[in-house]
Amino acid sequence: MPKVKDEKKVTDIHKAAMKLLIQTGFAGLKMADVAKEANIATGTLYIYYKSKEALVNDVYEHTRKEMISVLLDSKNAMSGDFYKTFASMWLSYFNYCLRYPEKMIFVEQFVYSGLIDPSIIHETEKELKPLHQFIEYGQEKGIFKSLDVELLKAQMQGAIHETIKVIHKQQIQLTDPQILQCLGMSWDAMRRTF
Amino acid sequence: MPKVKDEKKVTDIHKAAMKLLIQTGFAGLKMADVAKEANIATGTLYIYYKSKEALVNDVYEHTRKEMISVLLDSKNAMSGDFYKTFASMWLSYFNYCLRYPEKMIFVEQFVYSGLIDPSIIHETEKELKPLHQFIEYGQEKGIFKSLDVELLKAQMQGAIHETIKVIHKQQIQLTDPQILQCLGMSWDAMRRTF
DNA sequence: TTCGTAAGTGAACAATTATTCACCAACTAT
DNA sequence: ATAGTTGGTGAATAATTGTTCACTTACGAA
Repeated sequence: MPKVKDEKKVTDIHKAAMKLLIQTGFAGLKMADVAKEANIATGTLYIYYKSKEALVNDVYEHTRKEMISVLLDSKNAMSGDFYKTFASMWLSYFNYCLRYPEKMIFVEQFVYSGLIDPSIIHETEKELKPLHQFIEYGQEKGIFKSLDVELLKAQMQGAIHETIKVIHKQQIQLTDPQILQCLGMSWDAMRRTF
Repeated sequence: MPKVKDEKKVTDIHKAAMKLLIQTGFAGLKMADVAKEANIATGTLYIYYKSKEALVNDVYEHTRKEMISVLLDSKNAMSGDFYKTFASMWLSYFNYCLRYPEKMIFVEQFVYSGLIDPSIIHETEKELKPLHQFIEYGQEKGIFKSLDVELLKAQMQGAIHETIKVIHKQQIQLTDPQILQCLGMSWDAMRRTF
């Protein structure tokens, strides 16, 4: 048997590519730079990936799945009280984005880059169905405002992402009470008013 | 006197560059493609701009100024009632983004691209001071929640941008009442609760 | 009408960068 | 031990693409 592929390298490559991707975007990404950042030779990249495109798609796919499972796992772990479930989802997603802002920024940019395979868009929608249903459930219960679920989702997700980006850009340090206030804003935005 | 530069060409170039920029980002933008999209020769671009970088920076600078003035002009036009002023600003910004989603998407991506001159970031902050003060005024009056103004701004701007992006991506057609409901969500998010 | 000037052109050139490849190194089964 | 197989290397190659330039065209002043 031969020398065997090193799984750690895949992680290193992902990390390196992500770091550079958010600085430069797909077209600005240089394979030589990825290799240098991951401490391997340029040619080695082509043992793990057929092309630059394949590399970036794998990074995207991997990150996308991770983000979706962060969102849904905390929903499944929690049951009973509607607000608690909402808060649990919101917080785990927010904290994940706070810990890995590069990942969030990368995924967000990639989604609107036009490089994405339409089948992946469809796949994402299917995987986010539970979130969609959760929001609809909140509407049926009269807790959330009645309007297109996409608009409610956009309100929540947009606010979270932009908040993380501001924090990341301006190097702000958030306290726990501040995080809860942000959660409160999302909740107030979506909550039905009388 | 010689043949004279055509002002319309500058607009054409901006339009073309913007369209391609949001598809590809700075590094993916090809001067030949911009020229083709603007129906001019590649070389002509270099009569109007010294380099690709200069072109993109001009597009950014132009668009940034336009967006800021949309935001602030409607604020200045309105006076008196706090909510009305807020609604007026919110609506004119939202409608502008709705009409020119490419511009909004481009500016948003460019801000986080790392290509931007730090002095421009500083300039933008200075120009957005009135908005900042408006929000602080709302806080002093006890209308808005008391937390870091950046977080309130992020909440509003993030939600607007994400909403526009969803609409643009999914080709949703918004009715006026739906737009007002989105405004309502921003207002509820920022409003102090008792 | 003619001349001078600057815009406009697009093929050629120069730089940049993805990908390949001839070679080396590590590992394992025999 | 060693032969055979696959990972790993980085300089060489092939593409791609920003920029230039020799030339043409349009315009306005004289």
